Amino acid sequence: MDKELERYKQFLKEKGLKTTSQRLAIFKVLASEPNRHFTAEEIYEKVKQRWPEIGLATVYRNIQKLSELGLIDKLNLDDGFVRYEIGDPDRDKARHHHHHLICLDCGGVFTFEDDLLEQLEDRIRETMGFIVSDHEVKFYGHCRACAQALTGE
Amino acid sequence: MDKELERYKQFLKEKGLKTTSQRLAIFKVLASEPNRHFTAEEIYEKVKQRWPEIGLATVYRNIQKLSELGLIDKLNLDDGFVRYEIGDPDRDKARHHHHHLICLDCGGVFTFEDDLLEQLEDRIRETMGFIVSDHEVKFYGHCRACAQALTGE
DNA sequence: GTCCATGCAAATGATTTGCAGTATC
DNA sequence: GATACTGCAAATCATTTGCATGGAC
Repeated sequence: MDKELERYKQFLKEKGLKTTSQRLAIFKVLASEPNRHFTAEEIYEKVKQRWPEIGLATVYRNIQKLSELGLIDKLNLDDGFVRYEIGDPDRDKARHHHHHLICLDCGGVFTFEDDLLEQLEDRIRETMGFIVSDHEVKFYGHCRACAQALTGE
Repeated sequence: MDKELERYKQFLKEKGLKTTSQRLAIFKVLASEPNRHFTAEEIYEKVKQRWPEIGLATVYRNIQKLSELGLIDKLNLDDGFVRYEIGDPDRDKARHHHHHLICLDCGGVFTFEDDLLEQLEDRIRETMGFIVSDHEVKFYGHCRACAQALTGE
């Protein structure tokens, strides 16, 4: 995470942006739990523990910037909130292979790495002339724990 | 489309819902352009041409019902609007193989049929114990026309 | 006649924005 | 010291909801 923090500061400098403590705090929250998918409000609550005077608008503004810089990814579960997770340092390659599994029972979000879609993208280019540059894949279903709880009863 | 309309009326009857003219008009708009992805506002405008006194709230309420009945599919392009398209009559099988290609240049939405993901879902079940029941796949990139316009210049 | 559905207006709620003060470079 | 950033409050805007009236069965 220290490495990521340095990378973040580097990015900021390159873009002529300032390294404020709020900005760093927000980044740290995201980086501290790489597998969690935070809501803007959740980030706000988390940052407020250390930084009680921070405003929600600041969180939103920084999330947006982080997203523009490509350091965090958006995830929309269609429940009215946009969620954010820290991106993989080796991101261009990583994001493409990173899918989300969403449990319909407990609401948990899991990630799954795979590159099978590459073939599909080739096929799309061949048949449709559509050049894929990115994708978003969500699988809905039942996670191991919930599936077992169901069959176990 | 007449077949679909009958099917819709049938659904309504089974659920004890009433076949109002507004309800039918909304359904017809969706069914008249199966490949188009309508915004609630767009449906509203379209229906208003024939039914000037209809209210936006009625459109929203019926879209929601249609969606519950499984007759239309939601599509979220993360631009602040939820879009809707009529579902395939043979839907359970169809939806699963229906992906969206979104052009980053012209904003067009295309569909692509494929069943490659079945393998991926088996793999997910084997390695994660996660049982997939549905998925949503979006590909972002450049459609044929826009890609050609770009290289042509 | 009973309920469900409609239309309108008001409410909701996540996100954005304006502005005056504040901190970073 | 200039400029970007922050916090607050107010504004936005798609979608939802309350309520009285109207229509389907």
